[in-house]
Amino acid sequence: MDLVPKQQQQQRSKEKQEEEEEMMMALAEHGDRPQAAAFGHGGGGGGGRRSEIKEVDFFSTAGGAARRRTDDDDDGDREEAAAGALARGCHNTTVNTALDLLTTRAAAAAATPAAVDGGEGTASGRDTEVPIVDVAATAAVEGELRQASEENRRLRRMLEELTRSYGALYHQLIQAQAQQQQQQACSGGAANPMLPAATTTGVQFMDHAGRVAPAIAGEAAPPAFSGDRGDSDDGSGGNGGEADQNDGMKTPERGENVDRSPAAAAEAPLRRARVSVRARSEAPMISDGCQWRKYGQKMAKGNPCPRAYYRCTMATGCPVRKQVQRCAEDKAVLITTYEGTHNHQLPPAAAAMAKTTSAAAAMLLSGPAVSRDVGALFAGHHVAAPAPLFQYHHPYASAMAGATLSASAPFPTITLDLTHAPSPGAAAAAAAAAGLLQQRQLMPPPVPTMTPFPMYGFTAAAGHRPVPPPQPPAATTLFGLDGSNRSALETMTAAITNDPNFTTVVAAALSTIMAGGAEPPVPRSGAADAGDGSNGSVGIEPATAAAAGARENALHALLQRLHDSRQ
DNA sequence: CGTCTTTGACCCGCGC
DNA sequence: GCGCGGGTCAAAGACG
Repeated sequence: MDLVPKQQQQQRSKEKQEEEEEMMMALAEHGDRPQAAAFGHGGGGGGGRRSEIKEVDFFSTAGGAARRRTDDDDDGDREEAAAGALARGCHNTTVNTALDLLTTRAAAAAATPAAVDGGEGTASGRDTEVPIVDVAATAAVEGELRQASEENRRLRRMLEELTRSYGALYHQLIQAQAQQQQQQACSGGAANPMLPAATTTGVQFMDHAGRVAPAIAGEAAPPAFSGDRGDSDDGSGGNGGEADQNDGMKTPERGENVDRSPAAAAEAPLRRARVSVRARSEAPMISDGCQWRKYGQKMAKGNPCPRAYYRCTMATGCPVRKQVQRCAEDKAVLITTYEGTHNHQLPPAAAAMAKTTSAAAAMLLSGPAVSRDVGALFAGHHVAAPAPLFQYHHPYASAMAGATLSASAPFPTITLDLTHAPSPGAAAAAAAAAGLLQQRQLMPPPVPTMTPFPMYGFTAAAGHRPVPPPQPPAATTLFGLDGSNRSALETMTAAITNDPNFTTVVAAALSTIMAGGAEPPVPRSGAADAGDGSNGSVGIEPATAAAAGARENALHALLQRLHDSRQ
């Protein structure tokens, strides 16, 4: 209805891009930067107050960077990554533009030529560097190495601990299932209230009240972003027609045409799943590459900061909405909650964000602990998060660097917390991420009823493809992960590459897994460690950038090696 | 003039 | 049934 023509938007955005680049340079060292991509303005098309809105872009570049690396083996996403590169005016196919790795590595090469041999060669580079420095420098390096080994040991311990907890939880789950089956056998099939849905249909979502939420007839849109759905989303195809039935912004609870068929009932809660992103930002809104129009604002109870409601205006009738609110406890933290699925193609920057949230939604929609009841089963053992959230170590949630699932929210909600400092939380998350990979090697195959197979919801979110039947865990690809889980991995990588320290820690954890306890091949640069405690996603200092680039290279080399070893 | 934000009113679900 | 809170609508105003 009020959609601004796309060409006009692009032209407008191009003009702004130049202005913003200056601002980006100024803000870069804080990790906060306005949207640089051509679609990045919140508030949409032409309003006069747009210029007042300052957004922080956590996703377009970082996510793109993550993809650029992880997609080397991933045909499915290569086009999108390439499109992102083109959109950013970058034609280099080997470097991470978001992290300025071209300049980063060039700077590293200029500073210490021997230290840059590409990929995992940074360790050897260090070796060649040592003989030419003085004794003090050697001692410093030795100290760093000791520190690194110490941290490596710590990580290993954490990893083992996570492995044990996961095993214990898994064992409890199996026991609970066995009990349920016994009870069913005894009572002639009466369902165990503890595991009502997940054990009968694989995964079935229950909403906040524990009931199956109503559905919109014919509306097949899943809850997550659908950034990588270009294969089927042609605007009119895909869910275009179906999603249009959701026009008028009728929410399911408000909507007419309620379809209460079992199939619709099973799908309905998926639609209401939400992905919440917590990010530290002074900007009033994070830039995710989409265009949004504010349609409401409310004072939420228990929070002095108002909650703003936005809807996507990139296409008519796009049902996606988001809420933006500052955290009551920490007003520097911006909480953005997404709901719905775009019924249009997304620009690369938005697709990056979409991937992130899709992966998060995939986590929410897959895995054993989806139902709040199953979550409650876990809650007694792994509660670590403050109420009302309970946080447990869902394998993929662990990989999401602080992702939490909310059982008390009105809708199934996954929270991606990007506010955590690199350590020790990041180290724990990194160890957990490593734990994910290790678990998949060590843990027995899950029982079919609880298998985290790709759910129809997410699959549909990824492009409304035909719904594949549940697949056994043996159907694995990259890292032994299926498509949705691979998205989770990409998200993990995005989170990792946002922080050089995090990268190092994860690389160390990964190397530990692969080498069976060997020292990590990733050197810990004192300069980077000491000087880059902040978000190092963009615009970092040359020395730090060099270290970050080297670390990212090392990480990806590790990932590659792991990939190869899995094949 | 077109588009956006603001803001009070309204609708709906839920708990008591 | 009533009140509360979340979410949305839509008229009015602001802005370029």
